Order: sequence, then structure tokens, then C-alpha cells
Amino acid sequence: MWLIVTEKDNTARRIASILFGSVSTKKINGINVYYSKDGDSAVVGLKGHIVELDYPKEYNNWSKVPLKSLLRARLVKRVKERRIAQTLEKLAKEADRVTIATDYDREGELIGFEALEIIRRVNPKVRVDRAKYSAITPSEIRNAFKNRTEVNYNLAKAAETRQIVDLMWGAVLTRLISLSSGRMGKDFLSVGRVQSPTLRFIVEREKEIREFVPTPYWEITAVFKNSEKFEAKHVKRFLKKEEAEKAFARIGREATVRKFVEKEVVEGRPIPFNTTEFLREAGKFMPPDRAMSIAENLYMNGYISYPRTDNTVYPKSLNLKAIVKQFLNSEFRKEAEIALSHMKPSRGKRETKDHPPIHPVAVASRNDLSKDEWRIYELVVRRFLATLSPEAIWAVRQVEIDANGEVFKASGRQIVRMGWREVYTYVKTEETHLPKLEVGQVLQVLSKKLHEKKTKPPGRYTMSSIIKLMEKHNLGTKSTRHEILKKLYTRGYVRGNPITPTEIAFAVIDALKKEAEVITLPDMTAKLEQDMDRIEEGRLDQKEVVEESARFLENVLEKVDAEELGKVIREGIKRDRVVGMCPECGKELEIRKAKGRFIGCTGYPECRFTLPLPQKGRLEVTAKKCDKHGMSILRIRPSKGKSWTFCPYCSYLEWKERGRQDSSG
DNA sequence: GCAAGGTC
Repeated sequence: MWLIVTEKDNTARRIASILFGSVSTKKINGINVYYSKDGDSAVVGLKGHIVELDYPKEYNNWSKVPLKSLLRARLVKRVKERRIAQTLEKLAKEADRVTIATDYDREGELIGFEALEIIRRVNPKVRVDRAKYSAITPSEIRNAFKNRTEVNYNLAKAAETRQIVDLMWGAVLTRLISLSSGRMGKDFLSVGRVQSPTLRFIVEREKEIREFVPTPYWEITAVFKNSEKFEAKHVKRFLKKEEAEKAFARIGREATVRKFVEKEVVEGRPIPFNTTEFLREAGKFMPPDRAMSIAENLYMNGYISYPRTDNTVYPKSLNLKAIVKQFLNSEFRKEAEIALSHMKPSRGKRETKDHPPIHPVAVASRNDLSKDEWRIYELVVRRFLATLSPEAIWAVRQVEIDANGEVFKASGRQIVRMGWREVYTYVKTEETHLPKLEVGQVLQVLSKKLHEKKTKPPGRYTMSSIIKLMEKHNLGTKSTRHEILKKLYTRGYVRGNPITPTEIAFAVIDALKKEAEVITLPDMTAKLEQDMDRIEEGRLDQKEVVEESARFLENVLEKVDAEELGKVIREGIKRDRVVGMCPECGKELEIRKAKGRFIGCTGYPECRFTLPLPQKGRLEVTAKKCDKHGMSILRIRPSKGKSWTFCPYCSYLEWKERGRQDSSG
């Protein structure tokens, strides 16, 4: 029998139908196996990695195992998907040849190799080869199976090296900071090649915000009139008040139009969705991990294409027109017609061959889906149709005005043709009006204003912008970025959106920068990529790479002052509980626990000031401060329902006030 | 109970 192994069930089914024509499906151990009619060939799908690299059980006890022993420990591959492994073994016994047909990339090669190790245990002599395809289309698949090659063991080795390096660094440093700070059990503090640089970006942005000193500047605006009134802005940003005032004084009753331009500007369509772009747009109404799991669901139920892709160019093989036409019989009829009127796809910069950009594959109606599913589905449909629709056209007017030597500028834009904007309703079409003017025309100056402004600190990252930044620095993959971000939340490193780091995050990043800075930098990923390329080329050995990591970490462990490290982090943890200053003694107030939780003074027992807290729901200290007393605004996240925020001091005062009114009335 | 990477 000929056994074909793919990366997942879905591709197994599709490949079987392309290769065999008619397929008979059997369940073995609850796993789908797709047989040819004669029963001589079978395709089975894995579930990505079905084995997991880990330390042997003896290393499980964090407090008893010396960290140094993690450096050169023998690692084990533990089967994660028991049933798939058993099915594979059963099929392997009957097989005389095996074709590995997992995804054609580094991880795919390792996933295939893992399956092969299981197969060879029960059938060591089986003939093995590899089919490489970059799209599941009949021609591509037939071609790949006609021109089969060898399994690329070096490539699998490279991926395995990544696993070892990630595990070793992650385990050693995670345990180091957790142990030294006493954060054990479910409260442990983690470190990793991808999560730590991501966290560092967030922490560093927060530092910029905290250290930001606003500088004042002045702007001048004026209202001009010919037949209509309009506002224009002085071209200069004044850094000195006197200069602004001088310029302001010079502006008289009249001004002259110096330049006037009227033109049409074409605004291109948005590019096809890859995972990052999709998550960014969904981010306007949903967190990325939720958007991803819904997309996953829509994909599994056949509504949209595979949601994990880097590709922003539709492949030729995709019949765009056929897909659009389906939507003529849906509530997107109007949008489909707009797309059909043009049918020229936009394209992004990145083109890969593995999966097409995310697009709808079937028409759904509102009733088929939950509310959130529909929102994601609608986003994918509208985006898809927009990428094929006509460009938008704006009529733009620009004017430059001379007011006694002071130069003002204004612009206006009016939409001429909506084009894709009518389809993709997630961007607002905002028009600004500017009257038609002529060069040399004299305008009345109706009014003028001097504005005092202040420079603002940079904004915090949002879930979408940090995922974009991770992509830019090559941190994580399209499949893992949203999960790693979620990890930062569950570890208590960050809160809210825009993302605010906690004090623990500051402490952990500071500690890591001191002890093992490489793990907080994207360079580590870049270096690992280089090493993996050389392993694939056969120019570098896995052992060398692993040993290099081991030696580095060994050095870290030798020179680290665990007590000092623990102190720094514990102080950070403590700072996270501080909510403000005690109105009675001026010492710090912090969240404390006795019978229940409450806010108490660090001057206790001398100062007995306390504030009550709600006892239910998760409690967070936000980055916002109350205007009245400077106390931190707190957030309660109930297990059900919406979260709410409050100032603990204001609420207490209000509550007391109400009590007084009730008793007096 | 550690990471990151596949997939669900």
C-alpha cells in the first residue's frame, strides 16, 4: 500500500480527491483516512506537530532541579496526538512506500519527519519520498506527486534545532526569574525568544511616554472669505511665543491668493488580506486572538479560505470572478456588482506561494452565523470585493495665501467616485470643503486665532500595531503572533488596549537586559535564522548551535546574583499594587489582602487609613489617574459582562455622602 | 507549571 501523509486533515482530503478521483473515507481510531477505490493508496492528515519536544519527567520540579542541568539534558519527544500516532502506526504496517506531503517549508519538513520517525519504528524498511507543492490545485498536486524528491533531513534538523534552542532558553530563563522572584505555580514569569523582545518594545514605549516632557508651541489659524468662508492654517509651527505674536500681529484685514491647485487624485484599493492585515482591521472591533479563532472556525466550516497566510497577491489559479458572482445572490449584491464592474485585483508587496490571501469561499447568510462570526465574515467579504473594485477618485483643492508676508495653507477634498469605498465600509469617507479660488484674488480676513499647544508623547501600541511591529522585526509567525501577545496578558505583563505594561514587565525586562540582553532583542531571532539556513545547507551542525546556547546560558547562571534579581522583580510586583498616596499620612496606598481585598496604607499600623474594594471580579490598576485626587483608576473585570472602571477614593466619598443623605432624609 | 511552532 502507498501511504501519503499530509500536515492536516483538510489537505489530506483534498489531495486524495485530486489524486484518486473518487475517494472512500474510513475512520481509524477516529482519524479520517482517505482511500483510493482499489484500497491500494491512502492519505492521512496530521495535526501539525504531533510530537512535542520536552525535558524528561525528572526535570519537572522547578525548585529541586539545578538550572545548570537543563543545559545539556537529554530531551524527549513526547507524542501529543495519541490517536493520530496510533493510526499512523497501523497504516505504516501495511505500507510498502510512504510519501511525505506536509507543507513545503521548514516546520513542514520537521512535521513530516516526526511522522516518519513513528512510521519507521514499526516499518523500518519502508521506501520514503517527499512531495513538494505550494498550492492545492490539481495541476500543482499532480506535478508534485509526479516529481517526488527525497526528504530534506537537514531542513528538518534546522527546525529541530530551533525547537531545542527555544526550549532551552525559555526553560532556563523562565525558571531563573520565576524562582528568584518567588513567582511559582500559575503566577510564574516567562521568558522567550519572541515574547521578551515584544514585551521590551512595549516597555520601552511606556518609558518614552513616562519620560516625555511636553514642549509648548504656537499655531495660527485664520478665517478667510471671498464668496464663502473657509479656515486656513499658518504654515509655521512657532517654538517661541514672541515670534508667533509678531507674525500674528502682521496679519491685516486682507490677504492674497498666491497659489491655487485643483486636481483629481486617485486613491488605490486596499490590498488583499494576509493574516496581519486581517487582524489589524478586525482589531477595530475585536481582539486578535478572538478574531483568529473565529476565522479558524469560518475556515473549518467552509466559508473563508485558510486564515494563516503571508501572501497579499491573489494567485492566477484563483477564479476571482466566480467567487464574486456568487455574491450576486446575497446581501452583498450591490457590492458584488461594483466589484464586477472592474475586476482588476489590487496587490500587496508580499507574494508567497503557499496559501492565497484570505478570501470568502462560500456565501453565508446572517442566520448561518453567530453575531461575531458574521462580523468577521462580512469583513472578509467586503475586503475581498473592495480589492477588485474601482479606485476611489477625489477632487482636491489646495490653496496658499499670503497675508502680509505670512503664509497660510488650506485644502479641501470632495469625493468624485466612491469606488471601493462604497464596498469597504470600515473606512470613513470624510470630505472637507474649500471654495474655488483664483491666483491673485484678494480675500478678506474675517478672524485670526493664536493657539497655544503642547507636543504629545508617542501613543501606546495597540494589539494590532504590536502585531504589525512583530511582523516587521520577523518575530513569531502569522500563526503564533496573536497567541504570544495573549501570553503577555495572561502572564500579567500587560493590560488593556492600547497596551500598558505592568511594573512586573518593567522589572523583568530590566533584569533580562542586565543578565541576558540578547533574549530581549529581535537579533536573537535573526541569528537563529542564519544558523538554521547554514544547518540546512549542511555547513553547520546542530550540536554546535545548541552548545553555543548552552555555554552562553551557563555563563549567565554563573555570574547571576539571584538574590539581587529577585529583589528587583519583587519590588516591581509591589509597585503594581500601589494606587496612590494616602490622604491622611502621605505614604503610599496599596492593594492588600486580609479576609478580602482592600486598599491599605503602607504606613500601617501607625496609619489606619483604608478604602473598600469590590470583592468580585478580576481587579486591575490602570495607567489612568483620577483628576480629582490623583489616585489610580481601577478596573473590575467580572467573569460575566462588561468591565467597568472607578476611582476608589471618589467612589468611597460618594458612598459616604449618600449614606449621610439617606440617614438625614 | 517552562518556548515557539504547527493545527482545532
